[in-house]
Amino acid sequence: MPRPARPAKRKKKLSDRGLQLVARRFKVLSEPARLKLLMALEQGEQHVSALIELTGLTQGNVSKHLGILMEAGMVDRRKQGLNAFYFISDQQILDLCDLMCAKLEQDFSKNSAHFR
Amino acid sequence: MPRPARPAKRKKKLSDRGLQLVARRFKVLSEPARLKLLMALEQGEQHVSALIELTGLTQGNVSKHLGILMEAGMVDRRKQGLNAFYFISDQQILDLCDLMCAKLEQDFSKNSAHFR
DNA sequence: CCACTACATCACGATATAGTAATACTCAAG
DNA sequence: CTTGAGTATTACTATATCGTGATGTAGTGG
Repeated sequence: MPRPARPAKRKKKLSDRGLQLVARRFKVLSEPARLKLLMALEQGEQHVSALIELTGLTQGNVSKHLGILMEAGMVDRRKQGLNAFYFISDQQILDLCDLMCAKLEQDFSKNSAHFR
Repeated sequence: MPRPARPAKRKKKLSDRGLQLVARRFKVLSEPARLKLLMALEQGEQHVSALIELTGLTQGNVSKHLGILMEAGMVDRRKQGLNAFYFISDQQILDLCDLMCAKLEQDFSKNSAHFR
């Protein structure tokens, strides 16, 4: 669809509904437990039991957070027998985390004991 | 379908404390009101009264959210007489929002394809 | 000094979400 | 069919935070 000729200097404005959707996505990433799960999945799919061990979270908690991540479209799963293998379905999520990490490192460059 | 692990590009690991800090930053961006404020500031500094009008939020609410944004280092302010002019102090924040918006649009078009 | 404006902060009720423990579901083996 | 393992879901409590209204504070003009 052709756009009307305009300076096009400013970026597209988001409606309130759009803002709400964006906020919701950020919210999904605003929990350490979910970030932990995403990081555990960063190197490939894992089944739930493995995630429980990798993260140290309880079973119910892991399941709940995986559900939230899945509803947000950030991870997906495949079932195989008794196991459920989860994997990151949207690699852009990792880019977001990287950007945020980069900013953090920048801010805490002197106090970088939290990074390795 | 599961995807293969990433090309082993990310070697940096976050400690629990680091995760907590990243999560906190995402949380700051997880409120529509704050995103609204950031968008209003995208075009340049604004004083509080202008932000109140631009966003439609109440005065106390605007002040509180600006405080949160400032504590997160995303905005800063300069005082001039009775007015307080706020401005975005970290342009990377806008990149984050853009990335998230891009993902939203992407998901939206993907989903709408399922609606025949 | 007084009053007014612009903004910040406090106190509070309402809502949302994390974590936990218990329970329910599902599949595979025997 | 029964059992048990692996996950999902539910019910619940505790905590956090939003939005609001009231109050506090700092500049400015009369």
